Amino acid sequence: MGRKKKTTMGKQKIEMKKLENEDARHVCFSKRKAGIFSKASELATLCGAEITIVMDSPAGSPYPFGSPTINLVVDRFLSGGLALPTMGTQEACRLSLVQELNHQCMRISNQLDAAKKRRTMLEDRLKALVESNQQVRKVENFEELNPVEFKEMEQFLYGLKEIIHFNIWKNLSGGPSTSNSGKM
Amino acid sequence: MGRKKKTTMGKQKIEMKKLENEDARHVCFSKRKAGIFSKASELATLCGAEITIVMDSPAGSPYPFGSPTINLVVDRFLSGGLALPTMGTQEACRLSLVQELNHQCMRISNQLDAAKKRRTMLEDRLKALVESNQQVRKVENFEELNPVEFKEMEQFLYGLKEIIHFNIWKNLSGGPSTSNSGKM
DNA sequence: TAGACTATGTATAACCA
DNA sequence: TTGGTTATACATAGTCT
Repeated sequence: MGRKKKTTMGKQKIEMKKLENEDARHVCFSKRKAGIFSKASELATLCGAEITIVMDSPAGSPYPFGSPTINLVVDRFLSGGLALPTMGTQEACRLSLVQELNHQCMRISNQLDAAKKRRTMLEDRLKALVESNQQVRKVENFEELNPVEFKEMEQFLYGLKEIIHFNIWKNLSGGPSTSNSGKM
Repeated sequence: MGRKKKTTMGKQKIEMKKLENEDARHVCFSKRKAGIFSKASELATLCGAEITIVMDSPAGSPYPFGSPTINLVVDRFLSGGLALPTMGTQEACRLSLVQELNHQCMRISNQLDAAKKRRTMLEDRLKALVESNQQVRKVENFEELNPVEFKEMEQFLYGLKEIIHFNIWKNLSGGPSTSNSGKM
């Protein structure tokens, strides 16, 4: 009826720079995060795309998102070795991880050469990793790590990182596009 | 001036289900992907958040996005062990990976207990992995993998996955929220 | 901290080049 | 495939609960 509407300012244009006010920053993150997750969900539905997102809030808390499943974030990391390259979202959605692996088993004969190379590389890297890890293990207390020993730990982590890096970006380096804001 | 404007239909509401037409699907993916990446970039700037996204196009091509750097997708996988939890985007942007590690070194004394547990766990898992890997290595030709041997390879991959899984989701399980559309 | 509200800014469906 | 246009649907900044 004749209910008087309260009128507010409505959306204003804002400058694209870091919000100085901490509360505003948190609110903005929370709202926009929801918006992006929503958009991502829509895109996954409309186009059958697989999407994984991880956001760190300004406070440092991680917020993961995955469609069709949140485990895709992890699954992709192994898919480099034994992928089912053109499998659509709908099918993947219906298959458990184990079933997917069985599926891959059936398709592997088409990827033998690449798989062999990757496997050898993984094994070599893993062995090198374990050797450096042996050195690190001599240190009993983390508190006592001196700069040199920390360097070893660093090397260990770098090695692990290389394995992961290898699995993720192998297929991406020749991919269609690479977006990032900021340095590589 | 009196220029007659061509009038189009403008944006129409669409039903939220998979687009049947393949061309429309590709166009939609391309445009919405750009939109989401743009939104993600804005969020990173406004809130100093760290964001990583990987999208698989309907055709199966991966499109990665990272802000402040695309390498964050990889970096997070190690950050579980030696994180710099509240470091903002702006600062991270200016630091190389090596500098970041040094930074972490300085802050590590605040995280000793958790770090020790994680390190032990990683080492145990890695050792178990290598043992199972030894078995796998007995197979000289990938072509000859029988179901049992493939099972071993599968175990090896699962083990690797667990390490990764552990690093990613350790902090998330108790985290503030977990979003996904579809099954876990 | 999380949910409404509303006016406005922005993304995007349809169409064309 | 990418880019431009228009009209509309949708997201969201500011504000109050």
